[in-house]
Amino acid sequence: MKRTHTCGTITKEEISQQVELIGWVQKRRDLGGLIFVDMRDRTGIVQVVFNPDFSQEAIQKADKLRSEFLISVKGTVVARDEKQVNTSMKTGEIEVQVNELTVINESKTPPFAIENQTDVNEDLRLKHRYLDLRRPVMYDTFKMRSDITKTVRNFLADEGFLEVETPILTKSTPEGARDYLVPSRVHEGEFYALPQSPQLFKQMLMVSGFERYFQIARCFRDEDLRADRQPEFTQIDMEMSFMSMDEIIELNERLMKQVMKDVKGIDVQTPFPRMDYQEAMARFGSDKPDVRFGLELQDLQTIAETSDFGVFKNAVANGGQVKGIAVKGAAADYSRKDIDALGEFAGRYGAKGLAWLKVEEDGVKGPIAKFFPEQKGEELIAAMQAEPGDLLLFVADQPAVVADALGALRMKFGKERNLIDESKFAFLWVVNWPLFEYDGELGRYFAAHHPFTRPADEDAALLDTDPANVRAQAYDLVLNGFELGGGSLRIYEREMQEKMFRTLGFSDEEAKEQFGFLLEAFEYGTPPHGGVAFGLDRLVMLLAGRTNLRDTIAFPKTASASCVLTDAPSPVAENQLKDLHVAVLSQNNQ
RNA sequence: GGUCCCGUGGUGUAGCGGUUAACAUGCCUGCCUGUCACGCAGGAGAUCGCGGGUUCGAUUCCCGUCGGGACCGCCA
Repeated sequence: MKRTHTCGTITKEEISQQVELIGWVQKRRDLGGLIFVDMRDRTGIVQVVFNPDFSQEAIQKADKLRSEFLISVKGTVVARDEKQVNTSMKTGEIEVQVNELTVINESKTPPFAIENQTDVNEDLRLKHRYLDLRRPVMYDTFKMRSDITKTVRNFLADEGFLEVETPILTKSTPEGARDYLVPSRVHEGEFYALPQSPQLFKQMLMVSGFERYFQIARCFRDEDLRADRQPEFTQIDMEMSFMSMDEIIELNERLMKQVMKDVKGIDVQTPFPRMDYQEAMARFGSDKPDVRFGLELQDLQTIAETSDFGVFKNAVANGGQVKGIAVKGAAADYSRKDIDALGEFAGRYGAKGLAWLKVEEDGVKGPIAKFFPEQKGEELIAAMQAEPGDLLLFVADQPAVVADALGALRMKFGKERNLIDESKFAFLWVVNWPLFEYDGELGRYFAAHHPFTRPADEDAALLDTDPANVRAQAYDLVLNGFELGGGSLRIYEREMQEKMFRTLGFSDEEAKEQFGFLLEAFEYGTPPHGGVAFGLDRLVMLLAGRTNLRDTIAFPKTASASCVLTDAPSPVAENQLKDLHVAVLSQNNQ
């Protein structure tokens, strides 16, 4: 099967040439004695013309053409008359006069039109994913994904990184996400886990002296899904020895700069800004702030303390916070009912209420305005950096609730009121993370990043006495409010790693059973090392301007983790289960 | 585990306690030599996701269930 050109790439240069094309019928316009067909391949669309003057036989065959038939044509490239030029088409200045048509394969009428602009339900698209992926916008996304990995591979190879594959069948570990398990046939009652990340293997490779490792690695986490979360996803995974945090960050900035240059043609400024975790939470109510717009959280502790408003005063007295956001010029746009809805929205994040005021020329108005008369009102307006016409929203609660609720409201307004410059790519490192989070319910500490993260040198002594205030040598890269990835320097001494496990509530026996191989490896001249992992799917999503991770994965899962194309997961034969020593407990007899 | 939204010809939507279930597009047939959202004329196509309940009567109201989506929890 041969073709001389591709559909989308024919130009005026080819005028009067004989060409052979292969493509799918995008559209047939039958004018009776004259038939136009738009032919599509992955490069684009070109109009071919059937006319009895060129070939009686070809136009007769063309009468039978329908959408998505695969055809090949031989013909002559000609310039269109000036009046017939289609300026909205890349190939709109030319067309192909067909003198030979071959139908390579017919097509049923597709369940939906193969067009960029589509409004069909996503499950129908997923059921016919092979057709959905024919849409040019989908092809472009996967082309971009491929371009990104190509740049990453080239860049890291040039930097002396070795691409190494790590196991997919591996060991289940405690903590972290739920594992996908694979029953062992050979070892009755035992299970492999699919990796949540190659974390321990890449550290082993550092022990091995590989110095610089990377992998485009598939990872699996059996947790509930979101628009930006899939059960299997891909990480750009790296680990390197003998490098400081600054050096690792600098290298990754150059990597991202190169990706942006190659894929988007954009020169991004390096170094990327860095922000402390505490500052991100305080100003933006998020550990992954979208810094493309303001609307920052304002701290009202001083005002709350001296306020007559019990809710504010008590919140601070009980160790909580009072913060607010001033939505510019929004006072007139939100009715009482709208604000009630905002309160409900804030409630999802644990806020017990959402106090509000509207700023007018002569002070604040609203249900709690009586607590902020004259001078107090002025102070509040000043603290909120507000002006007449603004809508003020306040949350008084524990710090985590204040941050979550106001952070979410900030993002909601950012989108709703078009405060975000969508053309911007705002990279940001979030640094100085806490090493631990305390779970009050379980009464124990959890690793904020993971248990292999190195504490800040100056905080190491606090591991025994005051874990909550130990900072980690960890860093997250944030792009436009999405966590692109994160990493850390690692612990490389057995003793410190054991201390870490103890702080996390592992007995020495448990630590040995789960991570003995790591502890042992650390006894053989382990180099200082650190690394990072980026979510490739999210990176593609952001660079391709999509809002949904499924559009960046060729064959994704639905929100309930099933594949509507293949119908996975599905029941298996009884003898398969028997081989695996597995029995299914039905819901009824559990 | 929880909250919310959606499910009606192939597709996208409208609709209503009693309808001939509407519209657009697609599909089929005929006409048409400069279309590109081609045009014109005609036609076919729907057990209103599934099960139960209320009712004289349910696509419509209620409950359940299945499927899809968004979010909270969860995601070291």
